[in-house]
Amino acid sequence: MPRAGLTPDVVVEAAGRLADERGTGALSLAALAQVLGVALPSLYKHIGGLDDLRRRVAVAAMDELGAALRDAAAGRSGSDALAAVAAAYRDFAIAHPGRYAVTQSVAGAEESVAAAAARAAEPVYAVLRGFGLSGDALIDATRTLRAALHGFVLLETGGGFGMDRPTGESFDRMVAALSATLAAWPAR
Amino acid sequence: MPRAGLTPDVVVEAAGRLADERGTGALSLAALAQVLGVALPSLYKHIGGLDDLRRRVAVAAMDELGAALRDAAAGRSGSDALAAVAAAYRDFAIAHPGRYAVTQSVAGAEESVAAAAARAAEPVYAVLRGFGLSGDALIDATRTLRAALHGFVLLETGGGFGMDRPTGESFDRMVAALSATLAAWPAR
DNA sequence: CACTCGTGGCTAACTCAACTAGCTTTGCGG
DNA sequence: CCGCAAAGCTAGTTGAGTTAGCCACGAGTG
Repeated sequence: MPRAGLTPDVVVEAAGRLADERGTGALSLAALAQVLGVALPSLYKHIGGLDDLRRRVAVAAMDELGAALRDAAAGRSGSDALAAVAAAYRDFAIAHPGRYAVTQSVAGAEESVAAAAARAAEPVYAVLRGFGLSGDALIDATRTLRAALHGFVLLETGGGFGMDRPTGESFDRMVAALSATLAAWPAR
Repeated sequence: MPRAGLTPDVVVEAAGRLADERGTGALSLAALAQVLGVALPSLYKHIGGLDDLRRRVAVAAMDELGAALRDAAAGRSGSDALAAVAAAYRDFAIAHPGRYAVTQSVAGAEESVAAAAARAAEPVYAVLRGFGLSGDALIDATRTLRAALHGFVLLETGGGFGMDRPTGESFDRMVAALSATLAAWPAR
């Protein structure tokens, strides 16, 4: 039997792909083992179990998302940066719906997950600092922006929007509105 | 053996309570049967299985939420109505975190679920019509508002907000900002 | 070049949840 | 009082996750 050459990273990556392609409900150790061409118990040499796997997928996804947001913000500022970050956020969620959904379903109480969430939120913070916000106003504005982005992509990918208006246009309008709101946010 | 007097409604209600109290991950037929003092297979006389149960819980929760929103909006208009509806939305999600989470995890493709979602969104629509919006602007504004509310309560109940600022204050600020944004929404 | 030993794979076996089949009994309507 | 639909049950199957413990690959060393 030739070795399959698995590592935790390989397993987590495959799990992310599986979640994206077949939905987060289909992310099982059984399906994952089959995709990797390996017997199910072999996975335990690389991960601690299903819960551990989901946590790792969530952490990896948040780090990827954070990197995409950082890249989008690079070299921009103000409403320009905001629009780029928002678009990158939505693009990531649409390109990786399974990974994104896993981040939502994993409890935030875990140390590694909370840290990853904080890292992913950093670029958002940075953009809003660029709007001249600080202190409580910065926290409130960041929460508002994160809530709007998170809620929008969840509703969109979950089919929560009825109506037949293209969601992309609604998203652009929302981002424009947020941009105006943040520019006029009551500072301090 | 005396009959337990179950009906689909009783079962769904108990499932909702179970989800609220022990988390959506603990919503299993096994746990539900135990709570109801009945053997597991007996549940199949009232529901079609776990998926069906989750769908019913989601529909019931959306209807309760919709009723709460309608009540909150009654007799108010403009930003007053918006604030009341937003508060009612968040109160519901905090009081019934399990039920709320189930609505999120159930696929929106199902007929009954989509219809319930539309019913729950109606009061939000009504409030925004009161802001003088219509057509695409109304759709965009409703999506924005729903996204913000949905995202906020999910992040809040999921522990997604770090920082130690009270989330209620951030919520109030967000709603105030949304109110201003909607009043100035580019009509048509 | 042989040996060895850590590691990554395996099979076997267990638990527990969901579901199905089919039996029993309750208790309401005639 | 009786019959029968419905509501409960026990028993048994399937399939996922998990644990235990065995074995073979292959890298590093003498």
